[in-house]
Amino acid sequence: MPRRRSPRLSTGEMEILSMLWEHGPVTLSEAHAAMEQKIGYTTVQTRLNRLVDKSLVSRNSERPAKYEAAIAEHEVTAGHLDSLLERIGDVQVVPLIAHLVSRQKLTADEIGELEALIADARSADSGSKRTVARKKKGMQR
Amino acid sequence: MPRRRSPRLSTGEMEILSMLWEHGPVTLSEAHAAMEQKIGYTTVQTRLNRLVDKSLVSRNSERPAKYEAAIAEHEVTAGHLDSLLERIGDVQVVPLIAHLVSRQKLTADEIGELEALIADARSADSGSKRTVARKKKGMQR
DNA sequence: TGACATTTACGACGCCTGTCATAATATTGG
DNA sequence: CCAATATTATGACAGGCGTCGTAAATGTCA
Repeated sequence: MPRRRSPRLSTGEMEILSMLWEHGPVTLSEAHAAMEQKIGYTTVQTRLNRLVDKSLVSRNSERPAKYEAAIAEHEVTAGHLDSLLERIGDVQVVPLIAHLVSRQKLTADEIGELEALIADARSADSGSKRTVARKKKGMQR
Repeated sequence: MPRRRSPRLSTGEMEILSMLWEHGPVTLSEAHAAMEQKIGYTTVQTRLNRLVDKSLVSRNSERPAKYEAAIAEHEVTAGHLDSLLERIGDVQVVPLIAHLVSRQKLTADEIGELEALIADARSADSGSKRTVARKKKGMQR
């Protein structure tokens, strides 16, 4: 029973996972190369193996063993977001999203997707238009 | 005052800060009470003091000293989001937002605000393509 | 003022994570 | 087959964090 709950990952673990998501299955030396000499060879090894211990990364039995992420990117991001929201509590989603979209330029495609998302949300919201408590507290300034 | 960049906080630190954001300045015993006996008194004390050491919480000199968050909620949430995006890369922002909006029901007002946000983003997107060039932030070594 | 209560200071312990060195083992070119 | 190289296994160490216990200082009240 794969009770894989989105785990909380450290930024270091995220760094490794990101690398694995970008470059597919890689050997240790490839992984090290992908990390761009930021950290030592055995450091990558250790981090990778610890992730294997946690079943977040798999390692096959080929001779130069290949490491591969065992958890999807969206699972992790969702997990992080969840933990963030849990901790913060009733955070205002809108300011958060505002921060997200202002942080970077979005492509027209992405904007289109977002519009679709909002449209969905609106249709799902059908009817419940009562109590819109004003709880904005100024995101900026 | 020194402009502090959004720091990376552990979930435990977030837990304390959340408590402080909710209940204003509190004494240690009030803080402990607010934590709902989940953890020991001195544990709260230690965690609070460590946050003070980091200048994320301030403690005044009243006799039963009062602790108060020294960093705003939006700074932290934005900071967390930023670090998350740094790790993941900017590409996945749409699924991320999808998760955000699906996670909780939005009010009609909020949906309206989001629409305005998207509209702004679209107008700001005057033909420029987001470059995925990621700057490497050389750690050590 | 002396005893009891509250508040604060210190210090300890264990786990996790980042960092790596070194040793052991397997692969491979000659 | 052997030595050089590549790969993998171990072990170490430090700093951060969550968890407290205990001691010291301070406040309170009869």
